[in-house]
Amino acid sequence: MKRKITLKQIARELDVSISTVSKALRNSVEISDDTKQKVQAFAKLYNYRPNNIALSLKNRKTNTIGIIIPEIVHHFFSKVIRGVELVANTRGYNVIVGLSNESFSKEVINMEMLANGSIDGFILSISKETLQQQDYHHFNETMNQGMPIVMFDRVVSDINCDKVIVDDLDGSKKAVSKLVENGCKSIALITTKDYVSVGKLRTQGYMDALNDHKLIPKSELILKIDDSLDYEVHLDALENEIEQLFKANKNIDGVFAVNELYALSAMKVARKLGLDIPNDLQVIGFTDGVLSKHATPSLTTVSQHAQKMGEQAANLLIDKLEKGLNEDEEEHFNTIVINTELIERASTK
Amino acid sequence: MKRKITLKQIARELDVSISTVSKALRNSVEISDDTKQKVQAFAKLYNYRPNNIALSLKNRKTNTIGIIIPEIVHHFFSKVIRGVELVANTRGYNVIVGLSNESFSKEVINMEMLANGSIDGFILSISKETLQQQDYHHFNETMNQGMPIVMFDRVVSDINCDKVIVDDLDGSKKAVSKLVENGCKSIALITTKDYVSVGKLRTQGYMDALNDHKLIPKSELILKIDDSLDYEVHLDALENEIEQLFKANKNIDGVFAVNELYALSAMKVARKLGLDIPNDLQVIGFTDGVLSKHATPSLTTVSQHAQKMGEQAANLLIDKLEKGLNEDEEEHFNTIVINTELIERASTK
DNA sequence: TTTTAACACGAAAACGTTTTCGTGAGTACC
DNA sequence: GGTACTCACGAAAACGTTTTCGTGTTAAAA
Repeated sequence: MKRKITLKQIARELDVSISTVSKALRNSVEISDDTKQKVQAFAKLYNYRPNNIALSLKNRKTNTIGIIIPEIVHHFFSKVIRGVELVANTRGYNVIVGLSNESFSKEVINMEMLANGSIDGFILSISKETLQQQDYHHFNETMNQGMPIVMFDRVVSDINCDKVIVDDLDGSKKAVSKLVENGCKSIALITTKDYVSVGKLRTQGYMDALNDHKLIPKSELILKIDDSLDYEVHLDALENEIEQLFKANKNIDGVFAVNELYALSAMKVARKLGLDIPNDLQVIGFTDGVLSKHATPSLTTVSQHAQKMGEQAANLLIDKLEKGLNEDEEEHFNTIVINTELIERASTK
Repeated sequence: MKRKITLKQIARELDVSISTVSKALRNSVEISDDTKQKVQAFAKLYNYRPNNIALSLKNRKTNTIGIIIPEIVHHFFSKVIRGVELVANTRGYNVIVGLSNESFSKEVINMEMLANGSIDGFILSISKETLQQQDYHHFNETMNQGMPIVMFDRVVSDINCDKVIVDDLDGSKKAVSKLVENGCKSIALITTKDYVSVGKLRTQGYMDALNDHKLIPKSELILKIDDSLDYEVHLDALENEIEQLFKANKNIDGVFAVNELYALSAMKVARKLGLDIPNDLQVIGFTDGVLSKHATPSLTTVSQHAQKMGEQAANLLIDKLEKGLNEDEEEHFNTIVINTELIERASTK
């Protein structure tokens, strides 16, 4: 087991100075062809590679970006990571992953760990707890130290940074409009509590679509789920709430759900109540997930293009990192809006 | 926008030496209480944190582990990552993620990028292409340079390193036995080509279970899918193959599939052919995925405990990293076998 | 008063690079 | 033969730490 070889060892071995080795390997004109050949051959033989850590220290640049997400076992987020990784890799960066697990303190700790030199910038989506507490000091502190942040999906307007978001409002409008155009008269909305910004926007889109079609939104058709409890576990509770909704409003003929699980649960409950999808009830979800595609019937959804979001976020960040920091120049922040797409499957007519 | 503060700056500001600052912050007895207080107060005020990169260089230890997986948009792998992250974080490590995308060259490049000082050790699952080519030089080279590797799930016996695997054989045996005990007489197997080790083992488990129950395996009941093409895209092709299988063997009353998608496709085809699940046909899959739980009918599966695999792998790696390398002592490699668990749902009686 | 010991701190090396600057040897020119 | 270059290379600094080993000052002991 031989340790990795260093410039110093090569230098000693060939009886030249470290500087000479370094220059020879970088093909400097300062070095004679003879020496270059000798050094390069030796380096190749011993499979020399510069130590990244030393380079990072010297260059004050790690070529690594940190991504912090609330949860990794989730199609949306893992697709975003894939996008980030793809771009990062082709542009010569590595990706460090941190999970906040929807917790404020874990988010803070994770960011602090990485902000101390390990990475050049952040890509992140805010945890639910942070959104609830509205405590954003860690973001601002990080940015004040000159470390750029790109937020995606879950963002807040209070913070000035680059952002990549989905056009939640328009996506929801498209979905609900589709239901209306397909003949639905009484469309239910299954959404989350308002502190999750995307939930709020999607609710707004639902409202707007109804208004556009001269339909009057009825509060009894809107079900706001408290998703602070892990709904993967409390599936029963979720289905129960939905069942109440259906039973209290027998005329429901359309459902728009702000995520995949809510939509699937709605379909499950409907089936249980003897409703036929899509004839008695049409359902649309909002998601990029895999469940929709393989559900029975397969679920019409608003696609978020998660991977594209990741790619854009990575490009935004790396562009900023490499822009060369012309001092004093007023910093400018971008917000990229990713268009949604309605993917029609079997749960709508 | 102030840069992060360093020891040098604190030293200059307080008119002491760098060494004094460093020692004061680490509460050394060499430093007077007066000075300590002064330094610590100042450091706290300016929120000083040691630079990780400098520490890594000095200590020749990055406290970062690299994880290389074939694909991140996959429940199994993202659950493993979650397990790794969990353990890594509580033990003071960060996690860098690399995706091989099932490609040999990407696997090699990714490993080389990380092996040059960025991380202390690897956790990885081998890409399909690598398994096919059986070219493992990059693993051996990495280990020769003193960087430990822990492989999980997809492993090969040719390589000497720590491993965490699922008891594929036993899991399959349990599943197929269950089908037999539930009255199935003619059990089909939907598996992959043999070069994926887990596919091979699961096939073996199927055979063993049949033999145990004095049933004779029939080759026409075994469908080996070529999964080199992305089955998420070529869903039709997959379903077609399965349909042929069913049509050629009308007596099939049980299916064991080595992954979730195959199982779901089998159910879909069966439904199309008018078979009732579980009365006419019982199906069991092998997976940790989310599809099984929400499928209709929900799918009985062999659970792999992916997160636990990640945790064990991380512990194995960190243990090795921190064991202190008593020279000459013969290195010992562990293989941890994770037990599977049969989760019974609605696709079996 | 001299020796010794404790105390409080600083200088410097080390981790592995890259890069700037200096310098000795050789060559060409006048 | 003296001056001016070019050529080929080395020394040293810098990135930010930690740690070992001095060292000067003061107080206690002889």
